[in-house]
Amino acid sequence: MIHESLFTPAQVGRAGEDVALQIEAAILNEKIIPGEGLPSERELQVQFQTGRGVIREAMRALKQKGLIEIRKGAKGGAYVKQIDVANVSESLALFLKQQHVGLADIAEFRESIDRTITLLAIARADAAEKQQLVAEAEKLRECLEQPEPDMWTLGEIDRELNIRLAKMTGNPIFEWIMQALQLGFSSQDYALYEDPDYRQKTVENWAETARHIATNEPLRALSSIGAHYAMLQRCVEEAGSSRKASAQSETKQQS
Amino acid sequence: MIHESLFTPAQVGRAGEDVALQIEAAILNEKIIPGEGLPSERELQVQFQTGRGVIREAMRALKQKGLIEIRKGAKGGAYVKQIDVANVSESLALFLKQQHVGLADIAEFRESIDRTITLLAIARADAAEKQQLVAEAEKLRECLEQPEPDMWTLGEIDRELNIRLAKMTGNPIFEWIMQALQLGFSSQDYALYEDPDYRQKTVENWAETARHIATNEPLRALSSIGAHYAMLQRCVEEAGSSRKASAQSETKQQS
DNA sequence: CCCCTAGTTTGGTCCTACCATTAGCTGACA
DNA sequence: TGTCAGCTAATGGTAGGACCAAACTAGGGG
Repeated sequence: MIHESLFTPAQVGRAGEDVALQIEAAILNEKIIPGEGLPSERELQVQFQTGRGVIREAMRALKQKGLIEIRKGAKGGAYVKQIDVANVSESLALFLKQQHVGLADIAEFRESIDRTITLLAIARADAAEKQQLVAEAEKLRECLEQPEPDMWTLGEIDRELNIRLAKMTGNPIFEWIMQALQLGFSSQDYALYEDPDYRQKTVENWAETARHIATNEPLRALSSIGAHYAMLQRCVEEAGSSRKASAQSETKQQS
Repeated sequence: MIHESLFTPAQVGRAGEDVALQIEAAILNEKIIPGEGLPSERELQVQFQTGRGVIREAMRALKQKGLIEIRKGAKGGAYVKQIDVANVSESLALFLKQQHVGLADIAEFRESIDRTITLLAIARADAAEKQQLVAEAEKLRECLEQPEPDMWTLGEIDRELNIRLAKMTGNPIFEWIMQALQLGFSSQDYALYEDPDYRQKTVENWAETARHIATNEPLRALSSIGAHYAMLQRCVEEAGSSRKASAQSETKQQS
């Protein structure tokens, strides 16, 4: 539990900020460990010598940052938690939405990340992991050949394939970046999956890429990835010109 | 100004979340344009049929997300603003801090991004931009040769060089990612700059890389970058083994 | 021994009052 | 007439109290 003198009374004017900063510092310096919790709001109110509203606003800010989780009822209160990568993703997605980022720029960035990840995965992952990747890519193909291909399941497996490949680099940052990208642009991805031509080619491309990774052929793997993104670009251009104008304007409005 | 019926009364239980979500949706759908503002807290209190504390907590959350900025006094209130990339950076930095990410992983990621950016910059930037890059790298070298090299200025120019190079890709995402990385790991970067050997070699490496970019020699440029990160890795290893233990433990504690 | 109810803790909401800051206006003075 | 000090109103920031709802705890009854 928390020692009594961990926090000092808040200053006037920016009391809310002050409280939030003090608690945040305590968390980041590991004065408070993830898992167990802060005093109750009424107790903090006394420690900081401030009103309860100030404490509540600080808590809301910390919760928004992903630093704490709040539970109601007895034994409730604020509990320090591990920040989830979803917080970063949400922040990133919000930013990209408001900046009107085009799909082309996003695709280019994803392609560059994919290439790097693929090379690292080939160099570092062991044979078993590579075989698992091939197996999952095959599962994706089987899933498509079902009489009623479930769009959501397809997207989910595609997502898992990307994450699995990123994990194989051995560097967690790539996995996180990939998760952030997936979460941030899931809407666009799903929209593309509506196109049956894109579906078919993507699935086959995944199987091909996985095979080349498993057989340690980096150049062929990169070639597959390049083909995939070239195909994606064609689909985007087609969608932008031929599809109904409402979808286009909506994309413009939201991205 | 805001239409009267934009918001609907908040539900009980999670009124704060509800209010925040409604306003966030209004902002993202561009029902409210960046630059001009929401009604006052007391007005929103009426529109949402809720207490003022709820409104304030929602505002705090939106402010934390970077969606609004709050001004005091008459004509004050919440004004919608363009999300700054610094918000994403802060979120990312917080996450990486709590995950105990090692410098080696970060460096590897940065190296991969640097390579991609360099290739794109060589392919797309015009000669004038490349010449400016060379000039700025020269400025960095001059700055180092001063009798009293200002550490902060050096770091600042280094940062600007990275941003400038990222801009030259023509894809804003690379610029943002670079900014996020810079802001997120500035502390580690500055610590490395304390080493005079690292300083010297980094500055020379920048000049070399810029020259190769200006003369459109991608392979040589990549080679320079590779050399830089190999050198960085040596410095990190040395610092980890020979430097005083307190710095090491502090790094462990904070990263 | 198990289940169910009452009590206690704690976050969630509402309200009211007051303070601090700021923009805009008003009026006196040069 | 122009300018600037001072006043006023609008608005966010803080304080404190009261009550509700949810959730854990313990004690009593089956």
